[in-house]
Amino acid sequence: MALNSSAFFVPCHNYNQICDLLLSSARTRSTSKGLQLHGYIVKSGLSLIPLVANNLINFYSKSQLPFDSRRAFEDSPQKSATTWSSIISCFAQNELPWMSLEFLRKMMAGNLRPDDHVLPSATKSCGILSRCDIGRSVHCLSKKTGYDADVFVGSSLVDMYAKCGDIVNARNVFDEMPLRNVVTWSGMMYGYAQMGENEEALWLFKEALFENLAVNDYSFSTVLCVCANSTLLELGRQIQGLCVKSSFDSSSFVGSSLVSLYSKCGVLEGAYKVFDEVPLKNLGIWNAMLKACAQHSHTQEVIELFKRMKLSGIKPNFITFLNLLNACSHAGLVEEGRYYFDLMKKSRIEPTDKHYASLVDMLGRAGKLEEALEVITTMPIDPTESVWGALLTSCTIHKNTELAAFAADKVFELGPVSSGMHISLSNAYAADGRFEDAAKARKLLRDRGEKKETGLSWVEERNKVHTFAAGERRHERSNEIYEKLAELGEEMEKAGYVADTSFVLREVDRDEKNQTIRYHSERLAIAFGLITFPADRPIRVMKNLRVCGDCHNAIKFMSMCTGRVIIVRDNNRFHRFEDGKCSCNDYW
DNA sequence: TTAGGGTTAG
Repeated sequence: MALNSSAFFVPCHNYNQICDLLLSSARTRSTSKGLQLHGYIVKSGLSLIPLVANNLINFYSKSQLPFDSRRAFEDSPQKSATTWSSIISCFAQNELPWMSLEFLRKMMAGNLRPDDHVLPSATKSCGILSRCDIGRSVHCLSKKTGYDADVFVGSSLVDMYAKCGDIVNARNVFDEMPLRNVVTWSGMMYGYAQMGENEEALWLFKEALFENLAVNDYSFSTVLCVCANSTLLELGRQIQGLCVKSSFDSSSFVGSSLVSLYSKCGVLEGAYKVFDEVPLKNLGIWNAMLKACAQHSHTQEVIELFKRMKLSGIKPNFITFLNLLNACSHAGLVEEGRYYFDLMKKSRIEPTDKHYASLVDMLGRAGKLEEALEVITTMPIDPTESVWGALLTSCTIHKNTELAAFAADKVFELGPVSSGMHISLSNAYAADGRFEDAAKARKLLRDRGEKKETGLSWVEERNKVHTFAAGERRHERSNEIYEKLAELGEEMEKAGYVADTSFVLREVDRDEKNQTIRYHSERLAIAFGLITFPADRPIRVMKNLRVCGDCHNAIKFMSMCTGRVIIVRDNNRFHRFEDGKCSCNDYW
């Protein structure tokens, strides 16, 4: 008998066929057909057959109805290891990790030994919960039962340790496995990427290729993410070539990593091209593209993209709204930002501290300091360092020293703060005439043995990254770089550039303060680009800290005097300088 | 194949 849809309504006594139908209902997401089948199964007494009962559990699990799955489990007449395995995996896959572990306990209390199907699900649950301690017990259990040599069990353990941030144990399991596959390797790469150990992740990828492992979309999206985070554009492009060759470039996961790679490396056109070419776009790739446009001040495109995204039936999540809010805040679009914030709440997405920080940043930068403060005092969750920090930054921009000092007090009340924040705190107190507090803020930083992050800028040339710090002369082409800057400096002055040295006294960190403002790291990196790259190639510079106001002005003159496009990424967005103008419209 | 492990966007 053919398994067509009419078969659902025809009485059928072949339980193997019923099982097939349940499975196909789950696969095609035809929940209603599955429910009809369940009714028929109960009526005809087929639910007493263990195989049918197990299939029901699996059907509900795949249909994302874990509690119906549980009911089917309870109704099941004979609970074999397979039955337990089905329900434990159901909870692990349907966001009920605790229940999954509870059922593992129940299974063992009934003197049933967990097998090679149960252990990976239980391990996965520990990973979801970030509970390394429970994970270790499951690991021990795997060893005791001898299943630790199984490639599924081992891979799930690698992933669990990686998710818990225990990279040492992840690597130990990885090294001890007698047999590894692409899942094991991808999991290990992901672990390194999570910990920011980018070089290790890249090494592992290289080793995998060397071992002729058939890498896939999972491996590609992870390794491309590493390239994006290290702004390794050329390597990323080479890996993209491998994706194209193996047809994994059509995956939306690989696509979102590629969009992020191009965006983070300053090549917005590249991000657009990847985005347009991915046939089926998931939420991740829409968010990646929204973020790319927001970072590059393509605000109108952000708004248009969001409309297109909704038209294509994709539901926005909290990341989508964070991107929208950041885009509005970067461009000073207060009304639009407010609209998206309300829309988010209407969509029943709870704003996080990051959303509030973005809202405060948007209002504060636009000079609406009182409103920004009101947002903080009325928000339903506790304001974090980033929220008060956004107000503090805005107060500094608008020279409201009193409110800045108040915000600084609030940040201090929260306890230990990040190292970058100390300088802002100290500056805020100093500006308000509270010099003792200013000294205290700096002293706290010193006492904790922390140093402010050194300002660094870097440029990628072929497969090499050239890094510069303010005023240093360690680069092999330093003489030419400084000559270029001197020569360009004269041209810039003729064009009307006047150095604003007030930035040396304010907001610039100590390491850079000792250097003359002319030799901030980004200027060295740009000069290197000028003497190295062909005239038609944009100069892309990455910086770990914010660009100072004088450099921002100077780079505008640089772009005008040289006729070059200069793209600078500071710690959170891009500035594209062309013909003496910047894409941020001086609002940053 | 009645049941198991891994990825993107922040």
